Amino acid sequence: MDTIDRSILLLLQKDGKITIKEIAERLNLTTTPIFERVKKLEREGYIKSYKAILDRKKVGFQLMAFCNITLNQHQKDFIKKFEKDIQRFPEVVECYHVAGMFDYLIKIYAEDMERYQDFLSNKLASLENISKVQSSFVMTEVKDFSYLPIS
Amino acid sequence: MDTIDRSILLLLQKDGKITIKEIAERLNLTTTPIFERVKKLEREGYIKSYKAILDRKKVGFQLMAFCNITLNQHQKDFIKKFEKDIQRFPEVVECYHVAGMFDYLIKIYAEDMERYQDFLSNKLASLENISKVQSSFVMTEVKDFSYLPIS
DNA sequence: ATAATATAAAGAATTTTATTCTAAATTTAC
DNA sequence: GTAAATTTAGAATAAAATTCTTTATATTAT
Repeated sequence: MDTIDRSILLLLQKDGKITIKEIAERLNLTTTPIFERVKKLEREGYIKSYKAILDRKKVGFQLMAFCNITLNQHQKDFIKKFEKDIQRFPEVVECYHVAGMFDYLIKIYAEDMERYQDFLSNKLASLENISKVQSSFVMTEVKDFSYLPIS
Repeated sequence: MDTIDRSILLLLQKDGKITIKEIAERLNLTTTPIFERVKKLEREGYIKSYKAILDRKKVGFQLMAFCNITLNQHQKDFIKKFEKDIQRFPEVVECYHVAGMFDYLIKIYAEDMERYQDFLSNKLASLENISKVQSSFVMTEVKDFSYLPIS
């Protein structure tokens, strides 16, 4: 991992479709070294994957929300069970076990409020071991980088 | 937007590097219709961009945290000012204006705790208008899809 | 400091993929 | 049911990825 690799990563996370040729031109190299560096970065796991980033609203998810979840029981088995269950819900696009004022933070995508309510009432609430759920609805996405501030 | 388009989006958000040819094979079509559908989905904004997804820890960000932020003043000008300021910090990779128990939820990437503290004390705290900040540190990333549950 | 070695890059050649074009097929509207 | 519009197939072309060989650069040991 040197400066060139970092530059490559920076370019790729901004535009996953940038060509080897264009990276090469920007970094004043030929395609071969760039090609091999990219492959190495993929092989060694610096690049986990490539994805198309979709427009959430356009594909039908009008509603985005976060839930702060507090559990009743915190023993390992209960934790494992909860984590396994929560992953199954397609509405849950992210889930983090956190240290702070609550136990889990989850990000939810839903078509509309009705679907969100359905998720809360019929899916999330049906899990045992949940003590408290606190919802926050996203009004504005002020910043959504989805790329790391590599320098 | 028909079933074929949705299938294409599903494939592309799981693997942004999938070839037109392979999509075509999977959907029992030839490359031309797939090519044109993809271009249309890009043109019409269903696909916002393509990105390489990096391994956060491997590229040096050991620490991920969320902050719940409450403002003092909620008039439009204050809101705009805060949103403009918060976007400038490279540590802030996501920022949402939410309706709930607090005003903003931000996601932070930092090299380590020291850098995080530096962000909190010297950068975030220096903004006027902040009433309360509550940090949650991510211990485990239970789920991180970064793709939408298109059905 | 220099020679030997290892690593990285250049340049050309090849393979694969994306892109374009024309014609045929399918769907849609009336 | 027919005409128009849309979609797809198939072939041809252009561009990109990938491989290979040679050259240059950097690293290490002496």
